[in-house]
Amino acid sequence: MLETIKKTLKQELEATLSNIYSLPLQVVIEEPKRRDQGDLSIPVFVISKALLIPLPDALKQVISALENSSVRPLLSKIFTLGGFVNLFLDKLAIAKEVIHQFKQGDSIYHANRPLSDKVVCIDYSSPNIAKPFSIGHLRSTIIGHALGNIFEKLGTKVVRINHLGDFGTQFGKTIYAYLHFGDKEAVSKDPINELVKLYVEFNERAKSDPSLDVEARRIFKELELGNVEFLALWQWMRDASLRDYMEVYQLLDVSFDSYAGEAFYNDKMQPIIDDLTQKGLLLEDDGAMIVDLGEQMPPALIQKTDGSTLYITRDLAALFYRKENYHFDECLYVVGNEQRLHFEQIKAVIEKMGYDFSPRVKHINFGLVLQDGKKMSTRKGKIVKLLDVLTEAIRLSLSYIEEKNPDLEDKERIAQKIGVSAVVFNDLKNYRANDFEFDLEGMVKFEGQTGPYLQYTSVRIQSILQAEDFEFNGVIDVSLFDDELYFEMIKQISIYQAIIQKAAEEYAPSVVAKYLLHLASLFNTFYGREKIMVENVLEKNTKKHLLSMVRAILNDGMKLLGMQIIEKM
RNA sequence: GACUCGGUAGCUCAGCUGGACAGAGCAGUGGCUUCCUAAGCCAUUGGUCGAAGGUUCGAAUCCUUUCCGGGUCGCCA
Repeated sequence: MLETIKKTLKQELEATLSNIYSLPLQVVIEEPKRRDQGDLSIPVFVISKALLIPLPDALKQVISALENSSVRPLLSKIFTLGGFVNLFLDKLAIAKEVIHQFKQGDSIYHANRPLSDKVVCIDYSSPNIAKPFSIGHLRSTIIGHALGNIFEKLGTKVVRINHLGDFGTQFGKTIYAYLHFGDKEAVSKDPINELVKLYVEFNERAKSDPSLDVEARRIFKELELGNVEFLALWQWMRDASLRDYMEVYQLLDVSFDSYAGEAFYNDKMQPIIDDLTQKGLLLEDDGAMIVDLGEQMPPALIQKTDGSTLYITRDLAALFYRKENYHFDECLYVVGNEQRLHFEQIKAVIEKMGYDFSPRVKHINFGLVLQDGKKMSTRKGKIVKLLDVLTEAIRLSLSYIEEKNPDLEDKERIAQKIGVSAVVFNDLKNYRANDFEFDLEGMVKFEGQTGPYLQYTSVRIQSILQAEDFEFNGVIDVSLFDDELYFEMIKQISIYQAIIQKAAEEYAPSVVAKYLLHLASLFNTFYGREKIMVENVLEKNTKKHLLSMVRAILNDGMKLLGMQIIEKM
């Protein structure tokens, strides 16, 4: 609603004024920070400069255009303030309109109708087999899942792909370690943890004995060619890992359309290599095959000296496979900052090959989780296991419940939802590309700008609404919305759709997260100030209706972020 | 060294396609539970927006330089 008004004003002002002066014009409509400056604001400096007229004339023209605007009935006051023209909205008219639209389901559900036939592939989570599910992959999982939800909300078809890291030289290393110094009994008991120990030990030993790396590459090369013994080991590791990951996915309530990992593309790389060769792009350098990408970028290494392939080779194959099978409009990769160069190279390679879809391939980068200010590294054994973090969060939320509401039914289940959502929200509330220091306490905090705060707010509203039978009859006391706080809530409700849109445009779930915090905080202020179960039925119904709108949006937003909705806590 | 991302309150961060006196949460301080869950609310302390120049009527926001930190830089993924 608010967004519609802004858009309309912008278009009308631009049309009217640029028509009068026959000059192109871009009008900016802002929201002033201070309440007494109005609801909307138009900096006229800009207009006066663009139209080459003195400021006073520009002010006059803007005001007269506003007076004749089609949304004039929704404006209560238009006035100048310095070089700005500011205006107040007609609170009652807006409130009436927003409530009406909401009743039609527009504010929340409108966006649910298919609005496009766009297809977006999202490559996320993608843990590395034979390693524990790490915090880094948690970030990818949470961000990717939330983005998928946001796009679906906007009517986009989303293909969720878990591009498992299930191939590559690392398996040569792990297999070597397992065969040469692995304790087979220990491994079969606790595969992932033991395998990662072996992997770390391998890297340790390889430091003083480089022949190990050579041997590992040989094993991978054979694996790639189909060595039965290695293949069986590999399959077993993959299965064991996947079982572990499923536990995490179940807790997070995420699922995928495809688990085609790197190994899946083992037989799909040759056509790419042929294509590159045919186009004369594949050059030999130091015995390896590369694609030269010019001055700005290091070359892309496509084939190793021994002919075996690399990450980028399989990623290229995956990209073409997705292009052919999903016909994506966009292919997103939710992968950490440190792989920036990798994706720039992929894009550069497909451009060199003469394909035009590189702009539709996007690296949705996210910040590293640091430990002591440095990147964590599996190779060096520095690793934080996600399951431990989630378990801790659940344990803490259970102790919170014991303290606050010991009689609550179904405590364990609710503690799980609170704990997991706390971790999810903690990740999404900040802009994704920021690095952050690993901080367990921060991840499981329950006060302030946190997941539990949102859940708590929703639960509070729920318990008020449930206090008595309530059937909204559509009759409200609009005059209440003359109040600043009521009106601010109405404004926020009215921009929910625009918020989702913005989150999608910026690939930034944090936009939704910040918005929900603000909305929740408004309600809590309201709750502290207003008695809701008042005698006056009309007033009570109006308040309850306002709250039900807030709750509907909170719940909808939390679901988008991949959080869990609860009724009681 | 090259490229790249970041440096805003004690801490975690928003604001960054230039706009009006720089905003939240946490921590600190002082209040609020006969009445819908205090995982809350209210009030309050706290900032020369890393530094220096520049562009502009106007800069946290754009440009240049510089300092500090992270990341990446052919046979890992």
